Amino acid sequence: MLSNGWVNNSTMPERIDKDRLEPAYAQLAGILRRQIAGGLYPPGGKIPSESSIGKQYGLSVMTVRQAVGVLTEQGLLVRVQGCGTFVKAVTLTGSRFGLESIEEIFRDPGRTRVKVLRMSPERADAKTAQKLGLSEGARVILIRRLLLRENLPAMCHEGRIRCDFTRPLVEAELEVGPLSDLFRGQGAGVAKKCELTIIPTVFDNEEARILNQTEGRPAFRLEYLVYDFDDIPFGWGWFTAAPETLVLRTKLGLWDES
Amino acid sequence: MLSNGWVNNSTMPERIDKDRLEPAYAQLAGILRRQIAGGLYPPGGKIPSESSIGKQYGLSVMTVRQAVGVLTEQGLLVRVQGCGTFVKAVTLTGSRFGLESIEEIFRDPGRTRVKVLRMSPERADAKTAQKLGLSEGARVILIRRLLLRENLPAMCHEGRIRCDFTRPLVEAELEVGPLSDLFRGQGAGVAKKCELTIIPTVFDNEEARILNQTEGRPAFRLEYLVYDFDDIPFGWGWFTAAPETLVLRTKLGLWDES
DNA sequence: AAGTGGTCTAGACCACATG
DNA sequence: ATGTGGTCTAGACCACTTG
Repeated sequence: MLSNGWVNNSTMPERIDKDRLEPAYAQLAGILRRQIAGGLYPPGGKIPSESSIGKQYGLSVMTVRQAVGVLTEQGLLVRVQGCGTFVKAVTLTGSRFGLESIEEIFRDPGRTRVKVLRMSPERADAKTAQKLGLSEGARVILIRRLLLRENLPAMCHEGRIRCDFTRPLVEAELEVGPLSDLFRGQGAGVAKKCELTIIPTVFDNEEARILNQTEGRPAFRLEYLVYDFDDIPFGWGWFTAAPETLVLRTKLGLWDES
Repeated sequence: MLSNGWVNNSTMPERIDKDRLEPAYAQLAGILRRQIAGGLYPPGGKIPSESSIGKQYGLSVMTVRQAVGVLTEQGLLVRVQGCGTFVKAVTLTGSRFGLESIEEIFRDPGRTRVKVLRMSPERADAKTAQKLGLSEGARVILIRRLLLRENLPAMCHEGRIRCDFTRPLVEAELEVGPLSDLFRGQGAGVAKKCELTIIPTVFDNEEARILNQTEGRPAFRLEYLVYDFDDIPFGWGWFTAAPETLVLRTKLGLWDES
């Protein structure tokens, strides 16, 4: 890396091509990303000020800010007011994990089936009462489902919902549709908010049988608690999935072209 | 909710107060959030166009865009070009999980200790060879560490790094510092990129002993593979933590004031 | 005091979707 | 054709950090 800003002596300093389809801010974000990857700005180092970048590339400050914002959202840069913008070192705690691996299950309803294994009224046990804000022994509805992808068992589900006939929620929730809506977000949505927790577990006897797995094998449990638009919890439960079904993987730092 | 835009007949329509410290875009984001929470714009519904919002509140389009951008990043809105901006239904797959719960372990070096249990040269087994791009039997260094918070065992670590004395990486990695740097990002950083995977597991005999846990109890394994600035993998390994240490929890949708 | 990022304006043109 | 979001400008002032 030379001090004049060239990545090496065989490449020209890049410019913004306003005739290209790619917007200027995206081009600039790519340039900055390559400069960081090339070592021009090392981790912990400061990049030039936004106004000077704007002058250098013939862009207005707002456009430069948009480019820097892209890299900041990706966790590559950190802005410090009054001080500058710095290249962020790769940190494990900067990582974010999503549920893309199971989103695929719900994308194409044709390839996915939901089989209701059980649906029955029940009395709330201590944990359900606490979760749903009910008194112990209150009426709830228990649902157990099996989710199949390409006719192969993928996840199983156990949930309990309020038994409150003043709302249409219960009726709707009994259907197969709302379950995939919770994942795809196609429908209007009955949930205002939701809390999600991922917990390590092992397949119990029944789960192993249903999912064609081995009892005692490590698995993920995805536990949820959903609230309606009156801020009242109306359902909780969990999905159980094998590690190859629910993949929690993420990439940090400077990977190619992303 | 009345059709004139009031949330109810006891509240005035909100305005932007430019004398307040809170920037206009943040105030507007809060207004829109409350309007959505109040049911003015239901899930799947369309909010007014950015230009009309700008006129209504006396703000320029760019400022409105910033407010809408905040709520879009939070997953509450979806922008569709040429079509409008819509209220997004709560979806489980829209969730993102972070490692904030273990970040705390590394925040204050005074309350955290790293104890090296073992550090020895080794020959790469098949998996290590594959991960680090070495041939089987190549020299690597095995490290086992115990991480303590407030003198209580919190996580254990097992890792293998390249034994390549042409780089200073190895020397640095042997120190205690770089480990917490990987979490805190304080130092300059030796990693260009990193791949992270969370896997469900159970404590084995040794982990249980070290962490004062029960053998066979479900736990998380946080596996990593780090690359240097030449895009060469130089280390891989994993951390093992109990579910109460590594908490994967997130909130979706309209929670109060966030 | 000077430099930095943070916010904001009042326009403009473009790409895209819909009727 | 109209309306939408997407991009962009050329300034401006503010809050903050540092020397």
